Amino acid sequence: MRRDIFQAIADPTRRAIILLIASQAMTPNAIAEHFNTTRQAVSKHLRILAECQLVTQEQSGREIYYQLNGNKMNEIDQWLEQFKKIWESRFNELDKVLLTLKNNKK
Amino acid sequence: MRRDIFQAIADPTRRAIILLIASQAMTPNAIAEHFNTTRQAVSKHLRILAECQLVTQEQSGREIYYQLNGNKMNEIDQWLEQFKKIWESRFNELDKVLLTLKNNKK
DNA sequence: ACCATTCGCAACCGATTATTTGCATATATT
DNA sequence: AATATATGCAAATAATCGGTTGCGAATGGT
Repeated sequence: MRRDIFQAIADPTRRAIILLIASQAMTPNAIAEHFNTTRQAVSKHLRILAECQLVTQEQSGREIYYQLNGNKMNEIDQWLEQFKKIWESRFNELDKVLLTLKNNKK
Repeated sequence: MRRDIFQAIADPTRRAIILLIASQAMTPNAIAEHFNTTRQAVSKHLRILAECQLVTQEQSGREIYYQLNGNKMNEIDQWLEQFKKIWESRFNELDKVLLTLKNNKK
């Protein structure tokens, strides 16, 4: 399965789950109580989040606590930085053009 | 169709298109030449990107130049910031616990 | 006027997704 | 030992997605 973090955060429920467990590790049942879906639906979302290593599991008796792997979120940051770099250099090109026009004026 | 920016960047081809036109506005044909897909496939991606206002069109004769709306990318940033805020406050809570333990030791 | 080019739109198809339902397993509680 | 709880796994289904094909409209070149 080609699952990456960008696909993981594409779903609004998964984004909500991420924000929810960012502050505190939670069990599937506890998470499901915050949404209008069944436990199984949440469980599947958690499996997807686990597949791309956004969450890790920690068993405690019969309960499984899901906690966020914050480092993984950096991958989004990295892509954004890549974009910003290109985006800003675009304005630099524009600056060059303006500079050329300015010089031609002289 | 409930299309948001997170769903837009979920597809790797669309992310590549974003990076491609970040530096320079391009026509669908020119964009398609960079990928192994047909023009129509690229056109569909562009339509999705346009639906969530990530790109704007500018017609010039029979050509349509697609240019990136960089401001829209901030929405990703905003969500990331929201997460980081929660994530870091989590460590602050941990700090409090550690501080309490420290004080109890005395 | 004629033809090539650029492009959007709609229909279709195969693959994937999200969700529900049902069942099995393991752990608590009584 | 019997029951309740927490969870994962598998099958079924409806929706969605990415891609292709075919078509028509608008524009530009000859």
